[in-house]
Amino acid sequence: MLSTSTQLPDIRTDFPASVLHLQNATWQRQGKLWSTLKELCDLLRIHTTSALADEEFLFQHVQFKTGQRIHTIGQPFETLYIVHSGFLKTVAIDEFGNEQVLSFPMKGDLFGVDGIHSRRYSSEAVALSNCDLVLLPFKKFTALGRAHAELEHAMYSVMSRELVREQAMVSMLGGLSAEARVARFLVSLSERFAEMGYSSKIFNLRMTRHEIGSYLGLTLETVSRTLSAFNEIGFITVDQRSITIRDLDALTTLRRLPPSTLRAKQARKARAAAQAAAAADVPPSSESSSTA
Amino acid sequence: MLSTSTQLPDIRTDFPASVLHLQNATWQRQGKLWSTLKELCDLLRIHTTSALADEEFLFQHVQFKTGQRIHTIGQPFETLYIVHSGFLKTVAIDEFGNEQVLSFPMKGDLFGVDGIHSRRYSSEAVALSNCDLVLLPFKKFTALGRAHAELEHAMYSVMSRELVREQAMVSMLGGLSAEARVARFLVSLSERFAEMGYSSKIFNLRMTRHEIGSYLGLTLETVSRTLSAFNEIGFITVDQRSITIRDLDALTTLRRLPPSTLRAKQARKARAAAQAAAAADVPPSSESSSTA
DNA sequence: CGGGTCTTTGATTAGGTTCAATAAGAGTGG
DNA sequence: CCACTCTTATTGAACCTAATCAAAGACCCG
Repeated sequence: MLSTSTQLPDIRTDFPASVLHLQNATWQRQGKLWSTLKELCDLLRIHTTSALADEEFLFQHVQFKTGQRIHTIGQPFETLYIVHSGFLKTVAIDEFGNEQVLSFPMKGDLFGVDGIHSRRYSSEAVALSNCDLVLLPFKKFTALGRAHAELEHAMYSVMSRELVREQAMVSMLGGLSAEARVARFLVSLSERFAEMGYSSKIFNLRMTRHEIGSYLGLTLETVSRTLSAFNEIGFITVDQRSITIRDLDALTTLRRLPPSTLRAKQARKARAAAQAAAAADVPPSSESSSTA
Repeated sequence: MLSTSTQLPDIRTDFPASVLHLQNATWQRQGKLWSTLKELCDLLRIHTTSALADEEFLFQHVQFKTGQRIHTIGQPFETLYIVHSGFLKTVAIDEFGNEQVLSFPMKGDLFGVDGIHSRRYSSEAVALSNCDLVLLPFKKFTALGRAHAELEHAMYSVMSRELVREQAMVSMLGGLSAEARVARFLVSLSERFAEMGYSSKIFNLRMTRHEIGSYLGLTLETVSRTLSAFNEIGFITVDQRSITIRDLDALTTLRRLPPSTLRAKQARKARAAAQAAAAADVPPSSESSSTA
């Protein structure tokens, strides 16, 4: 339902390089072809001043069909990607072929950032639906930062946001039960859909149980069972890929099942110790006595 | 409780609050006080050209004692930190007080990056030993990037590196057994110590079992037991905080115990599907036919 | 319609957590 | 300097969550 606009008839594009197949004139019917800087910033949810409106440069779009690989691990890095429409997954593959889903980029998300450091992508990105992506060559990216100081900050900000997201992921994997993970996953999907202007209550999963499991550090069976359980309790209604959120609050509230005693104790201690040691430290701007 | 000599009423510098207590004269004996840009780059393992040698600006150092908090969650962000010496931990605390260790920064590591996005730190950093940190005010950071194009790239690179590290963390938490996690942890510590010029074979852990467990998504008991087990087998010798690596190779090789069939199958499938769909896609620079 | 993929559900097992008790250090104050 | 306390570490036993193994039903696409 979400990807209707991306539906493209029988256009055969078997061009090798992602950039190359753009040359084909027939592609131009589907999807957007160019975006202005302003449009790009809006997409990325960056607050811009009017100063950028005059920027002439246009950013090229590329279309990918379901299942196509946008980039692979080890491939030389030269561009970042921003999702204009569609759904993808990024996957890490360790030294012996074990896949791990790292994220599910969708509208407004940036990916490819992991390639900057080593000049090669360290993950692979695959389209889960037909996708329309904006190309953001890294050269352009840095040049823009230099040209517009406010943009530079925005770029660091976007990268920082990614980092925070990853940290949240680590927290989740490290501390939450299977149920809590699946619940959070559903909630965040719901929020994401809302942001994009779709229904936050009724939506279709674009990924398989297996992919969800990989993302959450669970097996596909556990994911399936947990969804069924939520269905039983009435938190959601689930039928294959279609999800209806029935009790968002319950899902949001669902915390670790295996919790409390030790964790709470430790938390208290740690704070006390830190405070004692840091006797004369930075006055915490907030949260000074939240250990009640 | 904060009533000690924290308040230095009249010293109004433009230094961040955390530096204030440094004004205390007794502190000035220990540690370096200022670093040049060149020194900073070396510390961060950034390859620089000579062009930077003339940069006059000096970066201030700050010392923290064991247990002191460098920054807390929610505190307004204004500076990044680079570890010159010492050991720290960064911790996330979720909505109900559960702590999760995110990293153990040590010499050459950058932290505080998570504050850029929301302009507030989203994690807290605590010194695990006496530390000497270089302050890198974010303003300076961006200004430097604008002044030296090569530095700008380096900065994106450092942030990208952090992101890759987090991704590796997610992979580990998502896919590895307790034994494998502890093994990898030891190996990476070993490597890290080697980089810093210490012994890679014999070292002391700077963190508690509990902190290791939190970092690895395990309980402190499991960490302790696993170390004991490694000790039994002869992979390491462990006595309290002191570790001796006896069979690095065994530790490095130790992969998931619960592996193979499903994962392998899935991996094959995924690749096949992707390749089929992407029939004529970007020619992978490497790994084109690694699925044998 | 048939083969392949994806999903659901059940039975069983095992890895890791939880609870509990002891020991070993580290710091403190009399 | 030693007793006392607090934190940290080790180890055991019972329990439980989630993984594994297995099988059948649902969906999709050619």
